[in-house]
Amino acid sequence: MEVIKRPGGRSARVRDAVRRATLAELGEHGFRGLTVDNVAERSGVHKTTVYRRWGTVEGLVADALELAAGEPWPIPDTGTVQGDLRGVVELVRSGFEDPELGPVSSAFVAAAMQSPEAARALRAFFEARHDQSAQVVRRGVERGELPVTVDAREVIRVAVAPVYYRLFVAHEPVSRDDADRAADAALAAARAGVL
Amino acid sequence: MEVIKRPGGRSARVRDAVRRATLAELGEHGFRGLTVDNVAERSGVHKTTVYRRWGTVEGLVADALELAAGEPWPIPDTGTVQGDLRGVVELVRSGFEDPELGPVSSAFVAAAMQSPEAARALRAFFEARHDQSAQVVRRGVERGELPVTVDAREVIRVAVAPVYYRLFVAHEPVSRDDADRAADAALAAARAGVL
DNA sequence: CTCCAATCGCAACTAAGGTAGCTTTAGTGT
DNA sequence: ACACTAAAGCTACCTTAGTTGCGATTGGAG
Repeated sequence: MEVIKRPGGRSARVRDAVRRATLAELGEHGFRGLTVDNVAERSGVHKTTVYRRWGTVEGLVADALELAAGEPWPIPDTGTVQGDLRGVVELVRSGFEDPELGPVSSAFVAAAMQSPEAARALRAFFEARHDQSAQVVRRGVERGELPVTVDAREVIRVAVAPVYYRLFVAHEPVSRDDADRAADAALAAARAGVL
Repeated sequence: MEVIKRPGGRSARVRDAVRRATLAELGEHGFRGLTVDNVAERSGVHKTTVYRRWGTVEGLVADALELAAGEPWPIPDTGTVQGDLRGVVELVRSGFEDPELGPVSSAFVAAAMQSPEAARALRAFFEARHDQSAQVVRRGVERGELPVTVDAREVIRVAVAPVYYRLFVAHEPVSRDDADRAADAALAAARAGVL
């Protein structure tokens, strides 16, 4: 997405420093407390440079998001679709609850709501994640637990949606039970042939 | 939420003017383009006054949200739970697609992500709306279409969650079919006794 | 009707966000 | 090694967000 004509040296170092600084700042102060100045100072990169390459705080978050998208993601394997699906949803839920990861992940969602650039990055991120997670559904189909007609990615989406809805839209607390229920609901729908 | 010691007269007029101006600005420029200065100028109220009483743009949105929460909300009545539930979800979806209502509603969600005050207001808003919408589920139970054990509000939440997820988290387009599928999925889960 | 406190308007100010023009540094190709 | 140039650094500046202190209005109680 970003065109770098000199990938070799300083530019790459600067980018790396800024990305790290962005993630660190997000972890400490959240998206609300993220400023270009702070990132510039923390990274040791001049603020004009940050403005030139990233433009806004949303740009910083969008770039950091690409970095985060590369991280590996564990896929549960409990032997049953229900167990796996619950695992996937619980992984999402607990991720946002984590004192270190939570603020960063929340920042991604918040930034995407204000900047089309961040929105694109986040969409790509979820597409990749859900493609991976859909594996648990496909395994369920192979085991004969689900009809072959199911849309695996749609099952994942419907399973995690209530968690995101509660966290970022309705701003209700999300318990582990809530997560399990959401997973079970998606599963029931899939079994019924709706998804 | 706001304590007004002089409810009659100027204070009330000022508040009303500011609320209207906020909604109008949101409709035209969205949440990103909302500034205290613009609202002040549009409403004819001095910017100092706006800062004193509302503090931030998020405060403005939170207050406008309380106004919007009073608006009546149609509840579908098609004769079947499926039809009603689909109607409820479609109402949500089309509301955000509406060129006039959409930006305002989206602004509420965006503001709530940045300000605890707006988050509280939005939460209360959804609680009220979903309480009303849950009526379609309760009717379904009375007709014997659903087990008596269902949590009516939870069915609504699970039904609408995918729409919100797509719109505000994954930033995917949401078709009418998507809305119907979400409603059907929640229904299947409810029938299976999961919700 | 009169007084008092709440609230608003006003102007001047501070701080922060963001930009512009120029200089300097350091990858990269010859 | 050398020259070329993309990209970073730096200073100075501009604009916008938000604050402060004070005087002017205005509801509302007696």
